[in-house]
Amino acid sequence: MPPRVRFAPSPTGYLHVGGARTALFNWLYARQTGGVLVLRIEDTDRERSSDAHTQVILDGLSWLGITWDEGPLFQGGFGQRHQADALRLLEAGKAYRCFCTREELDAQRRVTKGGREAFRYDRRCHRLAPDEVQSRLAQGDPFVVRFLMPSGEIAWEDAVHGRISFQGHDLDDLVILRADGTPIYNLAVVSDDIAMQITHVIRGDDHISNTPKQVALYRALGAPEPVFAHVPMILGSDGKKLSKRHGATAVGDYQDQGIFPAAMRNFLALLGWSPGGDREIMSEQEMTELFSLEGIQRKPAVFDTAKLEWMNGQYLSALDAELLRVPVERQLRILGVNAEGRDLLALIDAVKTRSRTIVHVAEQVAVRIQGPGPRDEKGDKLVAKLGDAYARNLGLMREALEPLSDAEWNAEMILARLTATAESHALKLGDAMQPIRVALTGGTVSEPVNELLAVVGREASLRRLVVPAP
RNA sequence: GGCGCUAUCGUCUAGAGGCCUAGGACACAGCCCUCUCAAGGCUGGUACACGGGUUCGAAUCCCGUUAGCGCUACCA
Repeated sequence: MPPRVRFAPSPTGYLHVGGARTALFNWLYARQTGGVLVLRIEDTDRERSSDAHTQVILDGLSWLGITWDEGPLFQGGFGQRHQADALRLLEAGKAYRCFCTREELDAQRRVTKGGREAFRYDRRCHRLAPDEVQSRLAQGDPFVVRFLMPSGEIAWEDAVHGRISFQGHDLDDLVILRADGTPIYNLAVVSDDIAMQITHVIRGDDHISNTPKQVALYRALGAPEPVFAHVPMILGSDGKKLSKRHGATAVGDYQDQGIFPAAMRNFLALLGWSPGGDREIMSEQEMTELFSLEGIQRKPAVFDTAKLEWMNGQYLSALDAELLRVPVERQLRILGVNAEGRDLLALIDAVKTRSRTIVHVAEQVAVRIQGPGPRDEKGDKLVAKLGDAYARNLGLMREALEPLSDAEWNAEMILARLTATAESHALKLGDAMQPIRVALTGGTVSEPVNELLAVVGREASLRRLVVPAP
């Protein structure tokens, strides 16, 4: 029987590069083994889910060329099955009703807080006498359904980590059904994965601690357990979980920056997976042939934009100029350059091997069309100067900007940090920062300064400075 | 705090006991080429977290320490 895998994002945000990579691994595995990829949208958290987010995720996957065989299925549509499964557990004595209110639970948490034990529900409602349960039910008291976590070892053979083991008594009696009868994540996932006959669960490392709970649920429900493969997280350059502060994290951001889907796919595949040896640039077919769960890395990987751009350049150089024409034309329009009467294909051919993105190709084509042009001499000098300063001071800029929290990410703070860093290093960053300063303080951006911005703005993180995300 | 995961150049990684005075790629530095260029060529520096074992031999196996990360909801 061919494997059945699934990608199960929750539509509470954009398609994050980490999610995209998880989808990619599932896709590669399905393609390689002749299996089936199910796309399931986990929208049980109705507060945070939205149709718009679902669409963005679907678009992102399509852009990356990740196709699914079944779905998209919406978890919200399976509420009845989830409830039925919870009921089965309840009737089998493997789950129980809990009448504790949130306030009572909070109070219990406060008691154990500060102690050396973790908070675990004390099962007081499990000890309720049957007739008391009946009377509270008759009274109409709201209740949730809790899973009675079995004691003893719960272990599984993880396809990337090897054997992972937890003790049942370290795990809480998790709530599986809310007071309104809707399911909680862990139940919904297990119920769905069983119903959809998923054989391999390939997902992020952050789910490792959910897995023993889910394994216990599989056993209680009498269903065979799938193979679990937990892939490592993707981190920002500071070793922290990748977030907006690190620059672009949504797949759509890279689409906007002129990254090719094939390059993104190749890059993402290599983040946490290696075919062994020195292979790096791989076609879709090579990737699917070479892919294996054993080749997945155990440690988290840092997302390196510079390497992504380099890889994009490799794909760009190999692409036929004809395929580049439309996107380059679009980019030229944005730059306000008229390519009428020019042999655009020849121009693209001339610059594509030394470019990294479509944006870069268009910029170089623009220079060739306009020539050295009528720009003023002062501006030229500044451009040259900034080019050098840019490379040299990039590290310093990172140093200046990375400590900023999301809340501090505004023009004033950025400007203050840049200035302070320049001063603390006793370096003449002033010239290099001039265009940024002008842009940030809302001053008039003159023509030469626009050129400077184009140079500086090539670094994604800095582009966000001059063109703040809406 | 508890539980769990992880640990090779700055980064992505190769490496499954001797092939390792640790290889490749990105980045970086220098030189060359060059009307521009983040293209190309050459050269260079930088890594097995630490401490104990096991073994004739350990980056590779075991234990401990340290550090990082994840989870610890009627979120997913």
